[in-house]
Amino acid sequence: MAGELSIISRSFYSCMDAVSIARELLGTILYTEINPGEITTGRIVETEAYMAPEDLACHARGNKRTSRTETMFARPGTAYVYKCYGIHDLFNLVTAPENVAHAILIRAIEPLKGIDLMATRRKMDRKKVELVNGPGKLTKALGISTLHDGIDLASEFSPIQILKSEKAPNFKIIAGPRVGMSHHTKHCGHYPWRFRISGNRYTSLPKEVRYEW
DNA sequence: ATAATGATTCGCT
DNA sequence: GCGAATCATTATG
Repeated sequence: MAGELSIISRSFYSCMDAVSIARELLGTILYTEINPGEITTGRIVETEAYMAPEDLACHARGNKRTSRTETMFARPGTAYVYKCYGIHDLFNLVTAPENVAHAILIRAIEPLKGIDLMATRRKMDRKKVELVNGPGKLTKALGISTLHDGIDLASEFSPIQILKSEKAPNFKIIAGPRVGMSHHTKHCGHYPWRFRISGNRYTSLPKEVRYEW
């Protein structure tokens, strides 16, 4: 059980386009209980949207269906976890109705519960922002791996869940270009589809600010 | 069957 | 700042 905070329902993940959901997810809580009692939670502070078929930066660009991208076509609220550079497991939430391959990459969190466990998993001091300020870092800290690819995030029985949370009074979002775009993504690499909570120390510094809300 | 590549991270200079 | 680490996935032969 996730405790006092309520889980975000499946309908949320298809009620808007992925870019809007990427913004709405900022401030919500990423919860994991990988093994019984091993609870870790963090506030989502940085996200990126990917939207097939037009988005060339998306794995499912052109609605390409492969054994890996198949998960992106699953029902909304599904976890898409894949291996990057052979080393890091990156965590995404599938959005949009089934057979529409949209997803949100979680890029950074602010640690809340189970920080000692995160530090143990990361072999790092619990106070460092480097504990969780990157997509491959936070999955390791929270115990998320490719074993969780395809699981349902909208179930109370899942080891990974997304929970509602009140936004801070001074809550503000900053948008900018996505990171890690290779040359073949062309103009898509410049879309301002990366979002972070303004002023939060657990996000990386802005390279280029495009819009603010 | 083989080869290229990446939504990254870390350690060293 | 730069380059290595490291392997699943993908395309191609």
